[in-house]
Amino acid sequence: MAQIITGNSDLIKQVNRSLVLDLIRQRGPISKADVKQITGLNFTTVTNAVKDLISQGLVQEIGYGTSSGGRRPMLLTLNPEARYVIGCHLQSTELIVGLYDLVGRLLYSESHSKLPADTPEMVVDRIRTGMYNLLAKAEVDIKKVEGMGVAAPGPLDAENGVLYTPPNMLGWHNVPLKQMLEQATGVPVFVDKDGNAAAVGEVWFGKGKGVRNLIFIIVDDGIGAGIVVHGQLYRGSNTGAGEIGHITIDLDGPRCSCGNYGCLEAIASGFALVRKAGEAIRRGATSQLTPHLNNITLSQLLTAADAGDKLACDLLEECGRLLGIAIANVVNMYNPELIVLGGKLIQHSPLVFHRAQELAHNRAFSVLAEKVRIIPATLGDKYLLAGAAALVFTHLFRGPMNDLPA
Amino acid sequence: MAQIITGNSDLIKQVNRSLVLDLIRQRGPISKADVKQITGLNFTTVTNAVKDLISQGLVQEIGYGTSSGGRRPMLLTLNPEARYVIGCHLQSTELIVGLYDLVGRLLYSESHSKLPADTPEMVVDRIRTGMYNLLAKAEVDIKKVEGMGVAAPGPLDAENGVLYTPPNMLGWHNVPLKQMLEQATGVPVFVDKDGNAAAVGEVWFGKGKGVRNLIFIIVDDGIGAGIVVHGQLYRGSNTGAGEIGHITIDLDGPRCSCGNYGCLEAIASGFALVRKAGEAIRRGATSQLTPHLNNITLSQLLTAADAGDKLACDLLEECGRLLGIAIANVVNMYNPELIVLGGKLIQHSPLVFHRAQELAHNRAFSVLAEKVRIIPATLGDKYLLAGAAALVFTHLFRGPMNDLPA
DNA sequence: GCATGTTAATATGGGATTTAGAATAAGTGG
DNA sequence: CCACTTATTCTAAATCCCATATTAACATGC
Repeated sequence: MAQIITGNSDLIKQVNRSLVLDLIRQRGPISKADVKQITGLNFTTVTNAVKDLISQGLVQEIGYGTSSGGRRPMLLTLNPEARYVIGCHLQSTELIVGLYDLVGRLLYSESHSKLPADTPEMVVDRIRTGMYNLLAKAEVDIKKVEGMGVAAPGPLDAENGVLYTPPNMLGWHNVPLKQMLEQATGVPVFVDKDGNAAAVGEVWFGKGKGVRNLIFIIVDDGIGAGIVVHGQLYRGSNTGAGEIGHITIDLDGPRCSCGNYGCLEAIASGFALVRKAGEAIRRGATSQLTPHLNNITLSQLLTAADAGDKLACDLLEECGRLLGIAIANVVNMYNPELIVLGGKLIQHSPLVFHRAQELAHNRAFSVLAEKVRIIPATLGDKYLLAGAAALVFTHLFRGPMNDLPA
Repeated sequence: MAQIITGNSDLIKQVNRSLVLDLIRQRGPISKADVKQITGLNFTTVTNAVKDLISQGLVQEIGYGTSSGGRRPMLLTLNPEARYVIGCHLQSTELIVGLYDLVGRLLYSESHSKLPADTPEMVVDRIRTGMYNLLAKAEVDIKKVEGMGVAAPGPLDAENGVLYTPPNMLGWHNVPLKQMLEQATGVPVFVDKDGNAAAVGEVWFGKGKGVRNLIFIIVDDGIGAGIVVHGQLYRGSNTGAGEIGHITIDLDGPRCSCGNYGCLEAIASGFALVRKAGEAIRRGATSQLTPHLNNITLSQLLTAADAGDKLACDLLEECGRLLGIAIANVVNMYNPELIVLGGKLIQHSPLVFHRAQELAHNRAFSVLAEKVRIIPATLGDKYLLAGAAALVFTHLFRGPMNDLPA
């Protein structure tokens, strides 16, 4: 039994406070009368809850609304400046820190270059100074920072915020990032893998609002996913759910870095495309990538495709096809309402997206395929930074009973 | 927002009552003092809750325990005869009805033959009379029946208890089974697909006790699964989660009944094995199945394998291998703590199970493969009947906050 | 401009439940 | 027989919600 929650007046209070707070957050300017109407709570209860929330600074009265035949209602909204949230997107070569207000607006962000050889201590220090820079710029007191969310490359232990062996970070093994950052900054830190952050971000700020079953698939150098079921982030038993890069699509496919054969990541990821391009050229294919044969990059490949390079286009199309089949598998297993695709390959190549979408719809079990929507990520290039921030919002707004996005 | 739960004294009461009830259920004979200790509730609260539960007949005092240095504790248990539950396993050719007491013991069961051409009305009537037979035999008043759980073949709508188009049931389309049965019997009915029932049964009565993330895979004529995540049954957006029979394993595989190519069900199900056996014999393979060429059954194939028939053994081994690869995919996507395999192929062929187990462990992403346990079903041949009953137990024992199996 | 009705918000008293702490009951061990 | 421990019951106080009455502010029609 994870955590026994007993019923007492405190629980009631928490339940109702968070219910009211979340309603004010979601339904924008709203009167107490409407809150009473929607929740079914007694007016006195609503009044007391709102009084509490106002005294905590979370909610503010913004003036009277229009009358509908009687006394004008006092409208309530979230106070955007009541609390702030730090988002942090950690990659092997870049580090972005952003400051969000309570309604999820990005106020400032800073990008720091990062070398694979940088130590955890150096990175933590850079995040700390980045955070203080942002706070200074926005003139925000650190006391108003509700927490920091970190989107990091997996595999990791989300509960304890420990990075196991992030790719391309030399010497990083079992780094207790959460603990280090909390010590360095003094604010609560929530670490999760990038796929999960992206999923939560989409549910919180994007087209996933109100969606209870959603999967976010990141197609980048590698392939990973974040999964939301029953309106909550699903991490599996060891933060390993969503390793869709390593599902077998092709029984006789090439060997993958994980040791198996025919994994999705081995045939449809950014890395795989680059490898395939090199192989094709060596086999004699003509392509504008030929001069770069020994160090083709994904960006070059995408650029070549934009310019109509046949090899690049074929590779992307095939990538989309394989992705589509994998997505069909995901649909058959999870029967989600929404699948969101993100990552460099999706963002820069409509071809990949459309092919994947088409094949997923064709190949998934028809009843399920009809219902699922498959869309590209809606939060632009900072989707992982927003997702990192959303990790904190989830904790801030969740009560014992209201089931919230992720 | 699905259902707004507000906090009031009634919620408190429900939370604590169900917490105490569930504790008594799980920890067997237990004293109020221990309940207080474990839950952290006040003694008065525990006393009142227990008083309520006793007056409802759900809990009974069974005498004093041994002293540990002070007054002897009065021990509490569930009253097995307080309520009863009907389980019903519906298949195209057979119908089993069983009567379970509150602690999950099967008191009586009846098997009825069923023809594919039987109408829903006939089946409902047979279930009704079956139920009354059982109640008469056990001398149980129908008022004590908490509900009926039905494990049925998918696809179906579990919420409304509607069977869409169950295989091999002629003329069954959108049958509102829940509604029909509730009208016929007067007790609450919970319909779910067989995979889900099996999963819940395993969590409730089998090796899945206390497991929060589990997947039950049924390998029979077809292949399906039931999924438990966060300790709750996961049905997906349209009761379609767990259609693992239709995930693509082999890009260039044979056509499946669903219209795609290389689905697991098309290459590793009972139906597929029978088809493959016929094909192999026609191609000239020698086998003791040859005389039955035009109507080979799965049982014959399994018997042949037991007798050492090379073709049958090879087919089963290949089946296990393919299953193992599919299971590895499931592990990579769900990262469950436990995978349970059931169904005719698993129950009758250790070869299939062991091969599948081995390959799944070899092919899944290593971090996840190390943690997952893969075991055969533990509830014998009535696992689906038990699962059907468990569907009701879930409703009976779940409170607003205690997260229970399924 | 005033009476009437409507909507929003506040104030008051009552009820349900938990909690804390004292009191009681029933043991153990020396 | 006494000191100590454990289990249980009893009583009073606290907290929170709810129902109802009341006040406040506005719209509308005459």
